[in-house]
Amino acid sequence: MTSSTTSTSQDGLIASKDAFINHWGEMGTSWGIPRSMAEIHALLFIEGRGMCSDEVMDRLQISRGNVSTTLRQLAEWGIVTRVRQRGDRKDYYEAEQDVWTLLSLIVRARKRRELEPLLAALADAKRLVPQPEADTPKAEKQAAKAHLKRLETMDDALKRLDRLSDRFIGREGKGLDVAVRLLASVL
Amino acid sequence: MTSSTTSTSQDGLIASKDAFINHWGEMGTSWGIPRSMAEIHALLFIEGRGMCSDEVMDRLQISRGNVSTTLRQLAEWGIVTRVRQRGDRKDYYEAEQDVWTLLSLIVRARKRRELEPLLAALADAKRLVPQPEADTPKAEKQAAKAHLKRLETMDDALKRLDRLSDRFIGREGKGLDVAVRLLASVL
DNA sequence: GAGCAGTTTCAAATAATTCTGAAATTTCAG
DNA sequence: CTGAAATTTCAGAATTATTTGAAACTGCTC
Repeated sequence: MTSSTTSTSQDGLIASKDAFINHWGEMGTSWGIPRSMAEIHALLFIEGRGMCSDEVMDRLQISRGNVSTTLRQLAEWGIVTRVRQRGDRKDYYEAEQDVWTLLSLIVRARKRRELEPLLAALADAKRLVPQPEADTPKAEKQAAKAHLKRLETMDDALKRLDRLSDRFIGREGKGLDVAVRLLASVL
Repeated sequence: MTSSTTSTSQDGLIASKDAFINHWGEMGTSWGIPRSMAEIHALLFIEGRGMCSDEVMDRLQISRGNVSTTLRQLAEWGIVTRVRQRGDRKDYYEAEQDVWTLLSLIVRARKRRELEPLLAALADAKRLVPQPEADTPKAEKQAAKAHLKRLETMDDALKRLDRLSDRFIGREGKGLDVAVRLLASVL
């Protein structure tokens, strides 16, 4: 009997890992993250060791191209680290193991990709609001004013979130942990 | 010249609204929210008044079915409120105007739909971890232990976020505002 | 209870995203 | 330099998600 057919506690372990990977992938899709990306991340996180692309491919049944692209992207976001081993040409990847650091990295990536462009867009929208002229009817002036106020309210709120995330993203990922503990004790 | 062809400051106002709607829709898609849902919400928010489904359809060029379904869903989440007017059979909808309340409502909806199922899944994954038996090899025991620790770390972090969100979701939507101000002053 | 205004439903069409896999490219040891 | 190993790229395929639109339904008014 080879190890691959031996029934041991490993079976349960694998089942548990698979459950985690599946659900993490599921959650990913509802947050706009491709299933395979979330699954790859989940695998690296739950294995807690460096893995090469072939191992990821085999385990998750994902194509080489997809694995390559996804791993590079995760590395770009800092969620996963590329590690090279002496005398081995392959790249190995390992996932950030500290959950708060992980969440901080995710926040950072999304902030850059999404919050910042939205703030720029809001600035544009504000610029498009017409200046009232001498002959502008009163009703139009009021409408423009009310509209501008809505844009500014939204802008202020998002900017506040932006600045806030800057702060707890800063300190080596521990900021989020601190923030959560603080809020839990005060609120 | 009818009002529909009169060129006034209204044009700029409409352009600004459209810009907001377009970008809000764009942002929605990268967060796993259908573009048309985000657009409908943006329209109601930025108009700041009750609108009926025909008006939404015409303005955004979205099909009747889609508008109906989406409006109902937004109302379910509490982001939008259905309003009926005397002597008018039509339903009107208006969007929550307070940004922090809005964000709280979004957090609440996503928490229910996504965080809670994930917590349940983590509990399942924990249950699947094999109990060590007397004859379990040492290496397997260690692997199971390390794996369980990872699951628990993740579980703890998410549960903390869960409890935290409960708190600032509570206080009539003002909790988020308070939390953000507090953190900004302390962190 | 007939007719109508308004709404909902949902199968099918469309659109958008994700994934694959083979070819091109890079890397590196010898 | 040569060639095997590893990685990357990207056009097209496959899959998923979203949207449409027409029919069914609801409930009001006369």
